[in-house]
Parts: sequence; structure tokens; C-alpha cells
Amino acid sequence: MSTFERVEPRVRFPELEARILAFWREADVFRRSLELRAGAPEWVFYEGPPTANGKPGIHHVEPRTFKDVYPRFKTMTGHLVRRKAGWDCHGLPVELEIEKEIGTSGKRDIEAFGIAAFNARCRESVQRYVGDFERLTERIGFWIDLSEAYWTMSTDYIESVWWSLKRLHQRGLLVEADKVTAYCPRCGTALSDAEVALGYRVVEDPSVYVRFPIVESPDPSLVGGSLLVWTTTPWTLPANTGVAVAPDEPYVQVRRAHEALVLARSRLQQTLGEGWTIERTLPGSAIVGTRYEPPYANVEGAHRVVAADFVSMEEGTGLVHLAPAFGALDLEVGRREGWPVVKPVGDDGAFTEEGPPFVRGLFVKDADPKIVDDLRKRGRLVRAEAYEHSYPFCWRCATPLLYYARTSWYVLTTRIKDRLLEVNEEVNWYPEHIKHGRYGNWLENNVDWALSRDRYWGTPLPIWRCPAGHDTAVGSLRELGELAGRDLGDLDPHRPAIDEVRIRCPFEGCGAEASRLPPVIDAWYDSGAMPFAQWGYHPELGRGIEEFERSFPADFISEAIDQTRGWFYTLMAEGVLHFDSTAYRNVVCLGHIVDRDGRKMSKSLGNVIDPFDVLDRQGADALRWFLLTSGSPWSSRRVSLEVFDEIVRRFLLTLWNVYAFFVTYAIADGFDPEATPPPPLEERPVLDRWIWSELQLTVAEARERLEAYDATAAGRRIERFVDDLSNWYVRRSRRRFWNPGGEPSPDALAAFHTLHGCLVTVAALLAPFTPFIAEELWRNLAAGRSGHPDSVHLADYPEPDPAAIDPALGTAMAEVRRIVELGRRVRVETRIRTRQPLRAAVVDRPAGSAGLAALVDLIAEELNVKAVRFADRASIGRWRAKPNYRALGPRLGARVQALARALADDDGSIAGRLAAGETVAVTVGDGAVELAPSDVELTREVGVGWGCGERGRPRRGARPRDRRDPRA
RNA sequence: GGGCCUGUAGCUCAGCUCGGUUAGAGCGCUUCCCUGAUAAGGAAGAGGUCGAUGGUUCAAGUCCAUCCAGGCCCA
Repeated sequence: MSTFERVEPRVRFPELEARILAFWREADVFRRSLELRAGAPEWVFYEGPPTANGKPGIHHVEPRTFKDVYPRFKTMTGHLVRRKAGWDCHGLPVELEIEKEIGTSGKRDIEAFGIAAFNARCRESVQRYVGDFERLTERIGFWIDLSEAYWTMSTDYIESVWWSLKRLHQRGLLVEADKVTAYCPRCGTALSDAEVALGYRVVEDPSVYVRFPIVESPDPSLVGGSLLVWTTTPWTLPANTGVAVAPDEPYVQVRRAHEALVLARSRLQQTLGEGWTIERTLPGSAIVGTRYEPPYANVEGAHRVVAADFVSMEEGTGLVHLAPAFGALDLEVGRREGWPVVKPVGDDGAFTEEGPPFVRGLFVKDADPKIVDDLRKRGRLVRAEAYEHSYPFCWRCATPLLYYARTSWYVLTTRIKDRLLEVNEEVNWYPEHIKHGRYGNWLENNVDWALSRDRYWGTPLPIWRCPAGHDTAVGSLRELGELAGRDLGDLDPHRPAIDEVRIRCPFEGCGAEASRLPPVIDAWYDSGAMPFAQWGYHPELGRGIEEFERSFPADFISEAIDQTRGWFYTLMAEGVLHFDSTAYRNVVCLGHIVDRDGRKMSKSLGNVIDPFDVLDRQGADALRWFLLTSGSPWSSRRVSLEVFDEIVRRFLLTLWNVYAFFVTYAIADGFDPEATPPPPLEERPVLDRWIWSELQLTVAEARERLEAYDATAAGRRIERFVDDLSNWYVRRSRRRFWNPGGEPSPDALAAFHTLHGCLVTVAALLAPFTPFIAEELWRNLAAGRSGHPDSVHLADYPEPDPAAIDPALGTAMAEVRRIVELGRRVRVETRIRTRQPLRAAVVDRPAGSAGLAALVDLIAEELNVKAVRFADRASIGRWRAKPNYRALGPRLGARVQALARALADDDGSIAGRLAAGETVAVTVGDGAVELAPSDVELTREVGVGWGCGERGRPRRGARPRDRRDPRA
């Protein structure tokens, strides 16, 4: 009966991981890891809900790995870390997926299909994709409670969101306003700024210069001429109500033949070119008040020139066409001037009856050429050309967006901007520059949050309006039932059921029938509400209060960098709006995973790596280890399937080999860690004390780096330890494990205990990073022994033993390894194989320095020499000195270069005296410099008759070898 | 157009906070060694205008400025 299970030297990690997953399931380890910490201080983690739309890609594994490593670490250091999964269910992406499925295009089609049927499909789609995400989550070993996940489409969640919206409405922070927003005529909805930003493309649009004939002016000499107006959206000309000028810029009236035009002086050359005479120059303010004949007659009382501060002198003519329906600035000016909003375009983006007859029914962009033709025919066109610029398109359906005055609901986040900035100061960002860089800038430029969406699959805006215009915000189904006079407890709060609920307007003395306003809300609001809504938090219903208060704000969140404008913002905004607090204290902000050419992974490029390909081939540990330790987590990282092979070979197999080596010989020698007590550390051989000291340093650094949210540095330190363990400790100790048959000797016992202890500690160190292989090692080496729990994930994270740290030994061993490396090189260079024993190796170091004496056996064994001698310095070669720039630079300034030349010319006499510890005066230029030994770095040149390896700064130590009598 | 990040060997990346004169690692490639961890291990070699230019400095991969390229975010 063996103490340890035999270990297959050939390991298939995906199969191993399947076994571990089964163990975790059967032994219920995740739940027990929480129970173990019941009553411990909580460390709060929030899961940013993935949008359950589309299959998960490898870029979903990255945040999920970081969301796993820190909670696991914190659990192992004695915290209770509850982990509630979540799914983002609503939103346009889900709708578009269904539109594709059922072959609809646009809102009319959806309504014909039926909102009830459409939303049912959306719900099914979400559930289907959540299944894929759950499978991935489990497979990568991301421990999170999937059974208790919050779904943003659940009734409790929606009611919680309603509660928050009702409060905003009561506080006057949720308002309806006419604003110009980017609007997709195909999807039939306004887009958020973030969505708009997704779809900029460089396109060619017409650039037209149009005459606006002047009919009346404060300066009568202008009458008879025309304003020269520039636009790249001819289709907006039918909505023109005014022209803006820069009041302080000089404008000119120019003439050629019978034509007189007015434009900015600085734009003349580029727009009209040669052949025009300047008749007069006047400031923009002198043109203000001028009336003109609009390109298309529409309303009375407008069509004037006004002053504005946004008129550019970089392009155009300095005379800006204003169409309040189609531009934010235009609308602002129009309001100020009292102009009506001319809106000749319908929600579908086509001209209505209010447009000129020849474009009615045409999509606006298709109307451009017709309008240009019409202007030309009517003699209004001065010039038309193609103009290349970037223009936003719908990020989902590629329809050109229109800027469009529409009624929308807004959360007045500009009112809390200062508080957001304050609260941001309390947050630790990793990397730090995001705080005042990308994220801070975003907060500085805060605009009100356009919350409503004229769509179907989303949290319905809970506002009911009666014919008298009274708006009532409703906070729950119970409240809605009371207002409607019937029990609505079982109602699905989604459209269309909710649309059918009519209430009696509760306004004083009104009582008219009120119906819900049609919009749903931005899905980003849903996810930003998760700190409270995940618990169905609802003070009025007495629900989720304790859970929320216990877990707000979060200690830790982590997502990719694109969330600065997404979840990082909505989470914080809602934290401040509802609770006047940040929603999180530490954020790990990750870079993107890109393909081998540095391109973003996207379905359309076909460069997406399916995470299951990696998981089936190299396994979850390899994938996780790559994400955690390779490159910098905050910069984008290139991946290909091959990079994971390297992880397996370089790290996982190295560790596995050590593990398999240990188990093989432990079984062969009958080693049982419990049967024989470990020898006291001070009685173990120096190599054991060295690796044990390194282990303590590794433990200390891993803990420190993980506390600082730097899993990358922690992981790299562990990897270096494993390399030391494999390629130096085991390499040098191998023979100590060979005791076939007999009882292990005391030396073998020390080796077995040391290696066993290292492997058990490494398993615990690695548990948060590579939970599968860590568990495998633990299960075989530690579980059930010495009171260890049956899973590494129920263990405490290792603590360093400061008493075992021996810095001098570490330095000496590093020196020994360098000496050995040099010795091996000498053997190669002199072509004397290592299997050929030699009489001596001579090391050019003072004997006994840095504790080397204790380690000479290692050198001798490794190099296969009978003795290691330390050199009689004078006997070998001569000394050379180089300036120690760090010391001499500040003292000598430019003369340091002359000194360097002097030392280069030295025949060894100066350097020799310095090496002997003397202070030497060296002539440099016109003066002398006193050099102390510490002012130079000394190296050796070695004479003939020696095989020699040399290592330069900062550690001298030329290492010559005697080759005069090679045969021993 | 603006903000932030990135640019170091064929590939993936350290080093840049705090400047020090021969810029490192792993992988890949070539040659060789080892053969009781062997789908391992060791040594050597080739391979770099540290994105470009200018500046500060005795000294710049590192600091400053400008520019170029890529990414993300915002217009």
C-alpha cells in the first residue's frame, strides 16, 4: 500500500481537470469554502454581468480569470467572499439577434410580428446563451454561485430598478426633454453616446456651397448679394431656419461679374479661390440680423443671421446653416431665438409631407443628390464636391445615424458631477493612470444620461401619464396594482403586458385614466443597478435590505477597459445617485485580448479563438496562467493557440515533472511524511536550507503582490521558484532520493521532507491561479495528512516563516550558480566534456567569501572536478578598472570621459593598486583625480594556460580553470 | 479633431517609477553536450538604429518636446 497515488509521467491536463471538476462537484468544495469563512470579515465582490448575447469568446475568459483569482486569494486569507453570478439580459443586441432570426427589419416588422412573441424570443435567446456562459464558467474553474445568479430581466430585479427610478423622478432628476440625439432610423431608437462611438466610419458625403439671397440687412449695401453657406448634409436644408456667424471674425463681401457673396475673410481663398474682388470687409457682428430667402420655404419668422461661438474658421465659409431639428447646437440657438423646430423627416428617416415634394418618402441620405440637383437647377448652387469625413453609423445595423430632435428621458447626472469626481478619489484604480486619465476625463465631460429607448426588450420606463399630462412614477407591481385597482402580483413587468395596465391618475383632483409611456430604459442602467437590484432591494417592500447593506460598496470589481464608459461609470453613477457613495473601492481594469496581428477579435474578421478549443487542448490552467502572468494585464495582449503550448511546457510540465519525480521516489523508498518527523531545518543540508529560504521569500512576495492586486508579479515569482526547485534543487539533489529498497537515510529524509514541503506550499500558492493542478498536487501530497483539509481551496494561504529566510545563503547560491554556469561554458569552450573528471576548478574569488566555502561541493559535483580552489589573485592575469560612473559622474562631470580613457590605457598598474585597496591619483587632462577602490569596477584579464570564463559587472569573478593536467 | 495607452530580438514580453556607458528572459532557429525527470535538462551562436527626430545631461531604452504607427475611449 503506497502512501501516495502513483503519478502518470505523461499527463493530459484537460483530463486531469475533468477529474478535479468532478471532485469539486461531489465534495461540494465551493460551498464549503464559503461555509468555512462564515462569520469572517466580508470582502465584497461584484460580478459585472456579461451580456448573454452570442457565444462566449476567449476575451470573456480574461476578466473571469481575474474575477476568480482575487476572491480565491481573499478566501484563503480568511475572508468571506460571497460570489453571486449575474446576467445582463436586456438591450438592443438581444433584439437584433432575434430580428436576424425571424427576418424582420425595423420596428414596424416587430410590431407586426407581435411584441409578446418577440419578447418571448428574446427571453429564450438569453436563456440559451446563459447556458453557454455557465458551461464556460464552470470549465475554467471560475467559482461563482450560478444557482443564485441575478438576472436583470427578473421581476424582483426590475422592481428594484423601478424603485430607484421612482426616487429619481421624485427628486426631479429623471426628466423628459427635447434633445438632439443620434438616432437610428432603422432600429427606431436613439443611441447612447457610447453606442454612437462604436460606429464611426470614414465616408464621402456631398459638400455643397449654397447661395442664401439677402433680402434685408442692417447694412443695406449687402442686399442684392447672397450669403455663401456650406453644409455636408444637403438633406437638412429644407429644415433651415437660420445662419450663424462668428461675431468677432472679419467677413468680406466679394464680387465677380454680377455676383456678390458674403463669407469669412479667412475662408475666401480656400472656398472661392482667385478671380474675386473684395468690395468690403466687416465684422461678423455687422451681418447679424440680416434676413435671407431660405433654400426651401418652411416657416415664418425665422431665417435670420445670428451670432454664435461655435462657428469654425477651419472649414466651410464661416456662415453656418442652422436646422434646429438636426443639430444640438442648432436646437439651442433656435430655442434662444424662438424659432419653430421644422421637422420634415419622420421616425423612419424618410421625408414626410412637410418636405419638398420631390423628396417625399425618400430616405434622407438618398435625397441628398436630388436636393443638390434641385439647388443647381434653381441657381442656388455655387459649388458641389465630394467630402471625406467620419460619420457615425449604427453599430449594429450599419444604417447612417441621424442627429434628430426627439423627446427622451434623461437622468440629470450633470447635477452630481462634482460628487462623482469626489467619490472617484476614493477608488483605487489598477492601473493607476485610469483614475485621472481616461476615467477622470470621462467624468469631467459628464453629460446627462439619455435613459429612454424606444424599443421592446428592456426594463419598461415606469411612468404613467394621464391626458392632463400628470406623470406618475411607479415603484413596484404592488403599487401599480393599488393604482390599477387589481392584483398584479403575477404580472410579467415586460412589454406588452405592462403597456396594457391603465391606472387612475393619483394627482389631486384628477383621477383620469393614465397609461404607461412607451419607452424602455437603457440596459446599462440595469447593470449599474446590480449592487442593490441583485438582491431585489426594495425598502418599500421590505426586501433585500440586509443583503444590500452588508455588501455595499464592493471591495473589488474587474472588467476590461472598455467598461470605463460602461459599467464602471453606470455603477458609480447609480451609487452616487441613490446612495451618495462610490459603488466600489478597487478596480482592476484589463486590456483587451487581440489576435496574433494585434487586431481586435470579432466575428466579422473571423479571428475569434473559441475558448473551448484551448480548454480541450491545453486546459483551463494553461489558459488562466497565460492570462494572469503573460504580459501586462492592462495592456492588450496577442494570443494564438500556440502560446498556450508554451505555458504547458514551460510551467505546468516543469511543475508536473518535479511532482512526478517526488512521488515516484517517495513510493520507491516508502517515504511517509507523517511516519518520520521532518528533521529540524538547521540540521538539513545547505541545499535544503537554501530552497526553503527561497520558498519563504516566494510566499512573502506572492502575498504582498496579491494584496496589491498584482497577480502577474505574484505568479511570475512563483514560476521562478518552480524553476529553481526543478532546475537547481532537484537537479542537485537527485541522488539523495535514490535509496532503493532500504530505509531512507537521514539525508534522504531531509530531501524528501524538503521537497514535499515545497510542493505542498506551491500547491497552496498556486491555488488561486491554477486551481486544478494545485488541487491535484494537494490531494495526493497533503490532503488528510497533518490535519490538512481535503481540498487546497479549503486551506489557508501560506504564510512566510521569517526565521527560515537566509539572505546570505541566497546570495551565495546565486554566486555558485553563476560560477557553475561559467565552468560549464569553459568545459564547452575547451572541449573537455563534463563526464571527464578534472583535478581542480579555480575560482577567482576570495576563499570563504559570501559563504561560498559551504557550497564548494556543489560546484565540484556539478562540474565534475575533484577540488575547487580559490585563486591566488596575483597569479592570474592582470586587473582592469572601469569608472564607477554612478559615483564619479556627479563628482567629475565631463572629466569622467577623460578618466575612462586613461583607465582604458592603463597597463594594469593603476588597477592593480586599486585592487589591493589603495587610493591612487590619476592624471586626467590638466588635473589629478584621487581614485578610491569604490570609484571603479575591477575585472580581470587572464593569461595563457587557463580556460577562462568571465562575468563582468556588477559581480566580478573571472573564473579560470586549470587545464594543465586534464587527465586524472 | 481631443484624451488615454502601447511601440524593445523572427514571435510573446521584462527593463522605463528613481538616467550610469556591454539592453535581458522565454519561445523559435543553428551547433554541441547530457541520457537514473527524457513529450525533459545543460552550453554556445546568430538575431536589436530600444518606432522617428530634436532637446536636456559628463551620460538617455529610461527625462522633456514634436512627429509616425497601432489600440481603446470621446467628438
